[in-house]
Amino acid sequence: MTAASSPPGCSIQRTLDVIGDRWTLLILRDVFRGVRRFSRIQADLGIARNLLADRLNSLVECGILERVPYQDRPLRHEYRLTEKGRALSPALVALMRWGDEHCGDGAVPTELVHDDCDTRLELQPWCTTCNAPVDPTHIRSRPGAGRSGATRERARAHA
Amino acid sequence: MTAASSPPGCSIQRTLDVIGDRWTLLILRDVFRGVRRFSRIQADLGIARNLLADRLNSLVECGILERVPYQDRPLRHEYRLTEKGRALSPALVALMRWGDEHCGDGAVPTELVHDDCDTRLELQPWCTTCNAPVDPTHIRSRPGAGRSGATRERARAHA
DNA sequence: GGGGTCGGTTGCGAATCGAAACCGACCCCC
DNA sequence: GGGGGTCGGTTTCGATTCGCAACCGACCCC
Repeated sequence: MTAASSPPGCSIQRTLDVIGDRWTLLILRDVFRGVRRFSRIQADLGIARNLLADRLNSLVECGILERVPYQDRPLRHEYRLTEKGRALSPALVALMRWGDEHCGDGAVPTELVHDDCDTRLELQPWCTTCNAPVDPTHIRSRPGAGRSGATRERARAHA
Repeated sequence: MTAASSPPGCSIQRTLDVIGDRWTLLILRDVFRGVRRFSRIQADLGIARNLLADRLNSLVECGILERVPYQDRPLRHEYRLTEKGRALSPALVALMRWGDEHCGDGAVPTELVHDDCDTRLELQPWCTTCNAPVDPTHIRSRPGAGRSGATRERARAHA
C-alpha cells in the first residue's frame, strides 16, 4: 500500500469483498425482482448449484439476505432481502443504468421507473445542502474522520 | 431462463460481464482517485501483475479506460477514464456509500464530499419529474420498449 | 558496467469454478 | 406400496482462473 492508497479496509474494498464476485450481484438482482427461491434463481442465472448454495449462505451470513420459510413439510425457505440488502438498491440501479447507457446492444431489457409518475429513474450523487446533483468533477474524496454518523454531523455543521 | 427472468442481455448482466470481477472495480476506484500508472495500481491493490495487465487491457478494449502516454523514451502510458468510464462514478459512489453504512469496522477510511460545500454525498434514485428521491418500494421495473433515449422521451411525455 | 525504474510477460502450483451425478424429504397418483 | 416428480441442496472431478515469483526489454543515472 502506498501513500495514495486507502487503508486496506476502504469501503469499496470491503463492499466488494462481500458482493464483488461474478454472481453475487446477479443473485441480488434476482431477489430484488422477486425471484427468491433456490431453483428459480438457479434456472434464471444458469449458475452452478453448488456455487449458488455457497453464495446464498454467504449472503445470509453477512446479513444481506435472510432465509424465510414458505412451507413446512418439507421445510423450504426462500431468500429475502434484509434492510442491509435493500440498501444496495442504489448501487444496483446505478449499475443497471450504466449498462443501459453504455452496454446497450439494441434493446434495453429492463428499466426502472418511479411508479408514481412513470419517470425513468436517474441516479446521481446528490448534495443535500445544495439540493442539486453533483458533477463528477466536483466530487472530492477525503479520509474519513470517524464513523459515518459523526461524519455526517460534521458535514451538516459545516454547511 | 424462466418467465420471471430478464433476457440474457439484461443491463446488469452486461455490466457485470465487463466490470463484475473481483478486481476491476477496485482498479477503477484507483483510477478515479488519480492512481493511474501500472505499478502504482499494482502496489496499491496488491493485485498480481499479470492480472492487472489483463484487466487494464480489457478495460481499454471496451472503452472504459484509455492509454495516454505520459513520457517518450521509454514510452510509458497511464490509464485515464473515458467518458464511458467516468459514467461509472454513480455506481462506485453507491457501492462506497453502502460499504460505509453497512460494512463499517470502526473507521470510515474514505468519504466523498461535494467540494463546493463540503457536504457528504448522498446517492439515491432521483425522480426528475417529482424532483425528489424515490423510495425503493416505489421503484418499479419494466421491460424496456427500446433504446434509452426514446424511452426517456416517452417517460417525459407521460409525465 | 552496475544498479534502478517501469510496464509488462511467462511458468507453474493452488484455489476456484462449472457440469453432472447423487441425495433426502416430501408430494401425488395408481 | 411402487413409480415418478419437485425442491434444495451436497459431492465429485476435470477445466479454468488466480496468484506468486521470476524474467525481460527499454530506458535512466552514476
